[in-house]
Amino acid sequence: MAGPKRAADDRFARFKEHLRGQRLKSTAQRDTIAKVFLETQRHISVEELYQEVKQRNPRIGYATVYRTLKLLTECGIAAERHFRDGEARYESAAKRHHDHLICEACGKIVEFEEPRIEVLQEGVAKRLGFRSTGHKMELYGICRDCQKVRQAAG
Amino acid sequence: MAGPKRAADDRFARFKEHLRGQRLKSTAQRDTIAKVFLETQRHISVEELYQEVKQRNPRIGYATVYRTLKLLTECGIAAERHFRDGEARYESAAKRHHDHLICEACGKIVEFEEPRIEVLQEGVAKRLGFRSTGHKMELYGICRDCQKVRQAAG
DNA sequence: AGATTAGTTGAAAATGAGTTTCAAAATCGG
DNA sequence: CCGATTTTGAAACTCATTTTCAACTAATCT
Repeated sequence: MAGPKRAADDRFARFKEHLRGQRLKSTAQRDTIAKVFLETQRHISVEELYQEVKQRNPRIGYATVYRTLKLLTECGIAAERHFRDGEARYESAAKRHHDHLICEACGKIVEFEEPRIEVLQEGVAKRLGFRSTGHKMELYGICRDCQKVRQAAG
Repeated sequence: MAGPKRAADDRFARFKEHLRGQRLKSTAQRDTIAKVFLETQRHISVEELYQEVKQRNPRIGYATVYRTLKLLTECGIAAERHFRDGEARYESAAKRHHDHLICEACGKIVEFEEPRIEVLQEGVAKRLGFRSTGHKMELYGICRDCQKVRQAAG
């Protein structure tokens, strides 16, 4: 198996190349932040990433985490998302296009693909005279686990 | 014809009832803000509403506009929307369910309904074990007018 | 109508996510 | 190792929105 570890290594190398290509410097802080980001599978918030990064190097500041996430986004490794809670979350950009389904009770984020929706979205844009450039779609609901909890509590 | 004026009157009355029902007070400020909001058809931002309100009563403060929009939202007359530009916009909640298509060049906001998308969204939620509670969908693109401008400029 | 009570107002301060500033520190090409 | 250039962390700053608070006003009571 290729494994997620290998994939993370590849992307880390891509990050380093991006830095070199832009004549930016490789620093211990950037390396740490990028590695921690690449190890997580979650839709991680800046605060969460900052907390994890601090465990490896408590001297890294909040601003550096923001700056490095921006770099990771620029070179196509991270993708910024904005859900309802107001703070940006970052996910791996190495995935195929997908949208999100979010549990309003526990915050769980599930990814899904539904090409039939995409087709209809394109149709709507075209009908209204728009050249489509993208979309944002989030479904909200209560996940199976939280439905159970509610029943148990009720 | 019933006309949009009559509809606005009805909703204004509903607002006043809501205030009475909650033992809140009717004030000249609230009346002005509600009326200005009800007269506009746009997806209006707080800043825009504040500017229009100021023309009728320059002593009304920003905070009161925010507070009154919250009241209008609570009683189901206004609906809060968050598009990409970062500031909240409010639209009339009296409309049927719809989603938005937004021009990335000029900011124009077009409403649309596409029940076939809604059906597919419900299907996605159900398949993944969620009880659906809502969704957020925005399509982004370049509108016909802005496509022309680009051609002319290019 | 006047007094009382409780909600409301506007200005300014506070908040919270995110960005910028700046002096000190670190990187990297030579 | 030098030195030009970039980066860092802390603190200051944005920007949208919310909260605070003393003065004010609407609704209620007499």
